[in-house]
Amino acid sequence: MPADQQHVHPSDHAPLELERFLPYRLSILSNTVSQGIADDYQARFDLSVTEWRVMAVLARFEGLSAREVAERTAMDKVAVSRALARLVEAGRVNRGTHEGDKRRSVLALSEAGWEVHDVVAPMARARERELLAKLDADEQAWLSRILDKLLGPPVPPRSGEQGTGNRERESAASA
Amino acid sequence: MPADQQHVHPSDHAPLELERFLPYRLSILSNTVSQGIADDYQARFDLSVTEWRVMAVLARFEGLSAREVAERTAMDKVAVSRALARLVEAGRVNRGTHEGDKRRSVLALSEAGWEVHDVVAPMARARERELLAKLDADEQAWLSRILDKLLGPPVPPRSGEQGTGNRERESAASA
DNA sequence: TGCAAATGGTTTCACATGTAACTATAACGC
DNA sequence: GCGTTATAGTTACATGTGAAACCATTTGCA
Repeated sequence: MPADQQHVHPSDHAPLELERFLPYRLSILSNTVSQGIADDYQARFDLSVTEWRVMAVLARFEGLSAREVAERTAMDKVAVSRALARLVEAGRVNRGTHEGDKRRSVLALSEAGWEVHDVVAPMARARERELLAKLDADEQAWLSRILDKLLGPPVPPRSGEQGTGNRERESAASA
Repeated sequence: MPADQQHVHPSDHAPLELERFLPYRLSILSNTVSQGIADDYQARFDLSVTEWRVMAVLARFEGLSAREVAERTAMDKVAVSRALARLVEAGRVNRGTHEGDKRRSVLALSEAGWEVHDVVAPMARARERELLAKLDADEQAWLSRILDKLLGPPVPPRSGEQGTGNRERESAASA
C-alpha cells in the first residue's frame, strides 16, 4: 500500500463505507420498520411508540408496576412514567396503588385499552409478517438465531479497557 | 358484543410478545449497538451520531452538497444542515459554494476533520468487529445476506395489493 | 424506635429531532 | 424579460427524550 500523506484522498484514510457498516444498516432497518408500524396507529389512535410498548406488556402481564414495565420494555423509567400519564389520562390504562407498598403502582389495561390493543396488535403482527415475507424459511430461522446471539450477553467484558464514558446499562432489557 | 364478561385474561386477546417481536428486537439491538459506538466518541470529541455520519460520507465523497449528504446518510436535510453547521463551526468541515449554482454548498473534511475521522473510523470498525465476533462465519454471512434482502426493495410491489401502510381495518374490537 | 439509605415515581431542565415556514437562487414557460 | 415554480438550505416552533433533581415511602440497621 502506497502510504503517502496526501490526505486529500480518501484512500489514505480508510473511510468507513456507511452502507456496509453493520450498525448503520441496523439503524436504517430498525427505523424504517418501526416507523412503518407506528404510521399505522399513531395518527389513528394518537398513540406513541412508547405508549404502545407499555400497552403491549400490560396486555401480557397485568398488575405490573411502572418499574417492571420499564424493565420489560427496555425503556427508561421517565419515558414509562410519561407514557403512563398519557395512557391513564386517555382512559386506556387503570392505575392503582399497591397494597403494602404505596410507592408502587398497579397497572392494567382498561376496557378501552383492550379495544385499542386488539386492533393494534394484529396490525403490528401483520407488519412483521410482511417484513418476514421478504425472507425464505431458512433466512427467517437464521435471523432469529442471530438476533438471539447478538442480543444475548450485553458485552463480553474485557479488562484493561479505558472507558471514559462507560455508563451503566439498563438492567434486564432482553433476558 | 362485549357483554361484561371478565376477560381480564390476556389469553382472550392474543397479546404481543414484545421480546419475540422482530421490530422490537431490531430496535433494541440497533439502539444498543449505536449507543455503544457513540459512547466511544461523543464525550471525547463532542461529536453526535448525525455529525459522525456526515463526516463518514464526506470522507468517502468529497465535494458533495448538503442534499447529497442527506441522501447518502438517509437523514433528513434539516438534520444534515444542523450537523453541518456544527461541523463547520468546529472547523471540521470546509464549506464552499458551488460555482454555477450558488444555492449548493460544496463540502469536504478539513484537516482537523480528517484527524477526527482517522481516530473515530477505526473505533467504529472495532466495535463492529466486536459485535460480529458474537457470530460464527456462517451466521455472519447469513446476516449480511438477510440485511441486504430486508433493506433492499422498500416494499415489494405486488399487483392488487396496496403497499403503503394504508391498511384499513374495521374498528370493531376483535374477539 | 429513629434515622440514613434505597426505591418507586414524577418533575425539571437542557437538548435533540421532525415538520412546516421561510430565504435565496435557479429553471421553466411565455 | 418577467412571473411562476422548483430546488438548496436555514430558521422557527412544537414535541420528544434523557439526566439529574426531586418527593414520598419503605427498608436497613444500630
